[in-house]
Amino acid sequence: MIKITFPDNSVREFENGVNGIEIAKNLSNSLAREVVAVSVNGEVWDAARPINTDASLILHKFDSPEGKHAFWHSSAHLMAEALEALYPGIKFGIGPAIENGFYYDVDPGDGVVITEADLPRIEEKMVELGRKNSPYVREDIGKEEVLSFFRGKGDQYKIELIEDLQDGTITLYKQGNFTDLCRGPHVPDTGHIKAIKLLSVAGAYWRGDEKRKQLTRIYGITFPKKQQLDDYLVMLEQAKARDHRKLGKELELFTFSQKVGQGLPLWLPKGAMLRERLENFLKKIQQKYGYLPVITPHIGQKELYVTSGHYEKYGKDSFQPIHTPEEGEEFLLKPMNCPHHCEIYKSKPHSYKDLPIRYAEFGTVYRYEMSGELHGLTRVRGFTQDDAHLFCRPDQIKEEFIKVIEIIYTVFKAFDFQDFVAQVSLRDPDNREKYIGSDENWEKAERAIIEATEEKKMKTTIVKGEAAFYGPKLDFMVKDALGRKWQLGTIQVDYNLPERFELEYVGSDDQRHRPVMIHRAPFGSMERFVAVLIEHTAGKFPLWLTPDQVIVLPISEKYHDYAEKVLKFLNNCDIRTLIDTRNEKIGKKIRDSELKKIPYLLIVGEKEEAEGTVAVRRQGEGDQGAMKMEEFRDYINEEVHKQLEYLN
RNA sequence: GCCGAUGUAGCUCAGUUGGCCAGAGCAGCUGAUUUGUAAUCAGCUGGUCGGGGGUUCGAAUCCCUCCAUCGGCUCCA
Repeated sequence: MIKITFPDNSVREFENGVNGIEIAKNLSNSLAREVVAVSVNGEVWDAARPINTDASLILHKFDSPEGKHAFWHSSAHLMAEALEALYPGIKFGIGPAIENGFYYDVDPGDGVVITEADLPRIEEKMVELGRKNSPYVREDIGKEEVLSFFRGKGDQYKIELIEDLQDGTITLYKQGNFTDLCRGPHVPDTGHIKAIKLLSVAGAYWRGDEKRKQLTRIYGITFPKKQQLDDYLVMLEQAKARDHRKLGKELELFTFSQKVGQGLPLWLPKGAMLRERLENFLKKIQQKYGYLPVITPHIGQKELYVTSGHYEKYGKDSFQPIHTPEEGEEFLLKPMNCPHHCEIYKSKPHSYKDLPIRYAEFGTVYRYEMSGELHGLTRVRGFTQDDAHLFCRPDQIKEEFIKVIEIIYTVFKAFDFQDFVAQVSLRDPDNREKYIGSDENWEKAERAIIEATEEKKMKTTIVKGEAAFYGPKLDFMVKDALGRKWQLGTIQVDYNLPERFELEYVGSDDQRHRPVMIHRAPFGSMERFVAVLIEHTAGKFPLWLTPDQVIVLPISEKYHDYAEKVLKFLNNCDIRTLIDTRNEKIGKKIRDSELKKIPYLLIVGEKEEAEGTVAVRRQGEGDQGAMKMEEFRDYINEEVHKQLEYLN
């Protein structure tokens, strides 16, 4: 007998070799049907794997992360089985569970192409195989034996994977006619997988290496119940309706032109107004925090980027230099603002007493992004950073970091971004030669960042090896409507540029010292921020109210004078209005189609209203009741400035 | 850049065994209506069917090529 400890600390005895399903059955039959995996002493196992020692046990249903992982991983195997049945000789790469569903990378063989049109057929096969309730059987086998199995199949990808594994026993999982190299765990049998939807096919390089063969990646998602799948698909549809590319077009915020070029957004009037407001909002905050505005040109001499080191690193993968006709000069479109700002710093000597110096610029930069990578406003070739560079003493890093975090928090709070991830990126401790700057400085900077985040009580994920070559950084990521993560705010420490540009300040010791540079952008870029903002609010916030917000409508000729009074009053309140009098005596007749675009309608003279009041209707929402003119002014101001209040 | 898909009026889309002057709804314009907030009525305008080349008596439809968009991979100073 063995002792099993449950999450509530209760302990029960079972036969040696009992498995998770049997234990669940002991508790309830319905539970046993739903259990897809178990945690045994903290390790996730197959629910059907025998337990031979005393253990703590957690039963996982589909609704737990562990359960989903096992479920989707098993689904990947089921899809592989279906693929092998439909495409004899198909080779398999890897097929993991992902955040939403799973994929499998496959090589269908030369000349064979799997497209989205084939997905329904594969789905059907999966359903058919699923119905067989084939158990997922775990086997531990010696490495040589496994290798010979896959050699027999001719599956070079699996062979490569196995060869990289340590010697000893390797686990295989088998269900129906399909055997796969796999660590597990898996659901008990294929019958659990009832609702299946294959979503898309895409190319993916073997082992993520651009130089190696491109496999076909098939994405799918599955659920234990049909209803869950239907709900998921509805959710996907709704997310698509919030896509900033769709809303941006509908709301007339921005557009693209094939003639202008891909990845080069054109901001339409409403979009430009929105963007201006965002810029003013941030400028005000920055003023409070002691930033100084600067303006720099869109191009710079090649020499500038040779100095900064960017030419060497990115020169070939950038827009190529611009040549002047007579003097043979070479200029580059600026891919970042920092080198220009460094030269501003250098324009005069600095004392330690002057620091920190904070130069801010909404700087438009151009980067050559590979054509396949462009995406709406989130990934473009020309964009405007809400950039600033802080030049400070090493001992000021932490304090400056904290202040920038405060600014980013102010921005995120103003726009109600609560669901973000803050990632601290440090250098890879095993690979120090990749990074520039002394160990001492790195340690100081990394410590400063971590202390700053702790002081602000931030939840962060710390990732080693993700730092830029010139310094550690802190990034703020927000998800878009479809769950794709985008980096918005960023704060980066830089030891490289001060060195390369030989920036200096005179310290209290009368010696020359090197300042530390901090790059930061709370929005990230105006383009990306607007994109995420659109999706976050589903396009519904009043920052882009049209110039004409209100229509004033006298119910009859008798009220024309009254309507004119209302109009005058509103115009004095800086509320843009139109008047519709039907007979064009004092106003312009308004067509129905025009009318629909104006958010508010004020009806004056309805019989129940006394002099001085208006009946307010709001587009799409109906009656707001009767108000005095002053009340209406306050009402609309509150409405329009609901979010702008933050901005003022 | 790579793999796959897509590209018809401002927008959303019909239009496949190649065949008469290429269609609809919405938007726009004109007129009527005066009903007042999720679709009033009538008429009109609007398309090099992404660009170029080819096959054919004949191409939106088949082939080649380029461009752009979408889903991913890779990349992201």
